[in-house]
Amino acid sequence: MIKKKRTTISDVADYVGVHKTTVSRALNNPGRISKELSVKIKNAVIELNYIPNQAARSLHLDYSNTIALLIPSFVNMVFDDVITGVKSVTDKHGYALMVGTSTYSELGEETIVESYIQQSVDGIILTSTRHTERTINMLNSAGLPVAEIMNMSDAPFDINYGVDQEAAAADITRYLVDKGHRRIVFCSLLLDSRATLRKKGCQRVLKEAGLDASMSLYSKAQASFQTGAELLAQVLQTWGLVDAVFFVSDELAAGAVMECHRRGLNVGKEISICGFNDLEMAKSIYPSLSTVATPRKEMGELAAKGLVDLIEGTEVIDPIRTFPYELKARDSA
Amino acid sequence: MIKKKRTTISDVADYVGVHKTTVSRALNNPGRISKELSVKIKNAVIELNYIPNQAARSLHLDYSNTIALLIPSFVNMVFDDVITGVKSVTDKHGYALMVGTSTYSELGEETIVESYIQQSVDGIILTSTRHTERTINMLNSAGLPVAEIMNMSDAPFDINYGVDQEAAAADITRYLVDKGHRRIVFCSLLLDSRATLRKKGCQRVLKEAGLDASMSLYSKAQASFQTGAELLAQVLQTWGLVDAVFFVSDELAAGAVMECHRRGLNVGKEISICGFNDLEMAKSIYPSLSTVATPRKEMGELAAKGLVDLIEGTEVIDPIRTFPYELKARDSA
DNA sequence: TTGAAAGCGCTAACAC
DNA sequence: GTGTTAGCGCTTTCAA
Repeated sequence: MIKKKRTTISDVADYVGVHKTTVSRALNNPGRISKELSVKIKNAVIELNYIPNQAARSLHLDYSNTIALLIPSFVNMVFDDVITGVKSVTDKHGYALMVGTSTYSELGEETIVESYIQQSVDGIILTSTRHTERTINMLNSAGLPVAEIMNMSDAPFDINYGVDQEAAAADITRYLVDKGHRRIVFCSLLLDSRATLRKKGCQRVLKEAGLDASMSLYSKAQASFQTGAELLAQVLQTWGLVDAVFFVSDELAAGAVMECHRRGLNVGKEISICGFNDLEMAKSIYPSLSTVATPRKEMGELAAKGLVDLIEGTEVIDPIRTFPYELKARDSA
Repeated sequence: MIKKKRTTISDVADYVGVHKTTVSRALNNPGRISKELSVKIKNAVIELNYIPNQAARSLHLDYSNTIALLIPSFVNMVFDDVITGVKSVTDKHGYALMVGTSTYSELGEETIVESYIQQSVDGIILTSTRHTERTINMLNSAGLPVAEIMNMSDAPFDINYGVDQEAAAADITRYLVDKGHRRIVFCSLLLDSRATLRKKGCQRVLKEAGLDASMSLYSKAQASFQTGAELLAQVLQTWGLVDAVFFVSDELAAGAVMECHRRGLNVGKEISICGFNDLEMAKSIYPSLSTVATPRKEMGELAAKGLVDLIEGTEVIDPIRTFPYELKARDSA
């Protein structure tokens, strides 16, 4: 591929017969340019397909009007709402949004954080609170505001909006216990920080109730209906018909519900299933899924807004804040 | 937020007591630097948390080692596979991946394409084949390779890998007709280019079979279980118990299946439902969903690989190619 | 093996 | 209202 040279501001200037400064002003500061020249320049820009070189721009300006959002994976519907929330705010305030994935690894996060800092993003939103030492160092010395969302962090950066994952898991477990369930299984994917906290909350309540807290199962696969179905099959095979299964995510729970259909098990009567996150489909599957709703969109919005404020020099009130969750008692449990 | 100044290559040079040229070389071209100096410099880089400024770098080099992928929306599982495929290739070849959304609008696409060109990305993958004139102009004069995937384009750029959407929809409709279904409804979201083609394929087959091709319903909402459930309710209300419903996406179809459960309708016997795309959950819901599988991951991989080749000056064989789809006959229809 | 100088494209400070 | 100049941080000749 032969690289055609891009049109530069000088090309436009030459074409119109003015100095490049004038072109720059016509584009960024049109007040100070004569009407007719301004029009001439703008026509030339269109005619020559001039697109400013952002690298040159941010090199000079020392900002890029870009906010970065780092999520563990695109293949996880939980983060859809976060993206939606963040994007609505960045759009509104004229920031470009860059979304990247850590592939659920602290080293993956490190790589992307480095790449974001290299690109001079103005702020970063992380959806994890566990980082490598180098990630922390880079972020601290990069001189840009950092927000962490989803969980509460032990050592937050500038902004931290999270949900008490352990308490939420405890609450839904207690809901199961109060319903009279005794043999309750905890099912998870490989334990990331959030899953670990949920497990802790679940097991604490089980122990407090004098129940067996040792029934738990993990899958190395990714969050999917299929994985949920497989986990349910494994539960039944291992412990027989238990009273209830708490899955750390709605995809898994939904897949388990489907597997129950397949086996002719009446979900909500013969066996109770609950999930976590309250994804869109949770209320729509049959039977509807009991789960815990977390304000992911709001956390995304507020984190983005907070970063914009910090970038633009405004103070952020309450930058470290625990957000409420809501138990959604539906038909599956 | 007071912006701390980032460590620059000159800071590192001063710290070690050499010229910045030497630092640059130690980092990018270590062969030409004495061993001990090299070590000293690398230690200083770590100590000072030096992260190269990508803007300055690409300003000089005129490339950024970045490939951009544009999808309509993050809230659509169809593109998860595309992202996965693209990312595996960009990772492998040392390119950063930027993912952005057009929010299903040609103007949205235009905005993001402009922003990508501004950022000097080295190549762009589009998941749509309809663009504004300005988008086309910008891409043509930007001097970077462009790939379009998912559909076949009438006027492709450098690479185009797609599935014949119309033929695929025709095939699954024919499958329904051959099963003996007579009253078949087409349900879609607002018609983007792919939905339009699928509708065409569906209606063509219905007409050829002498059936009523006028039963179709559209929702302005987004692809979701909920929307699918609502559409099914509307279908039943409008036409009573029809024989089959073809949804343009699996999310909708899955939501419709759930709504049937809710109403005590036996899916696959009393009413047939099919979807499109073969999302992961299609085979896992109950009853399993009949649908059409498209090689989205493969198209993403090959498009990314093709761009890398073009960027690096290798030829791409067969850059315009129609990919096969596969009818997945399962239990829902 | 290392240093000096030039320049990538852009904008802001300073002339006129 | 418009042009001149300098410099953002980096890499790459060219010289030493």
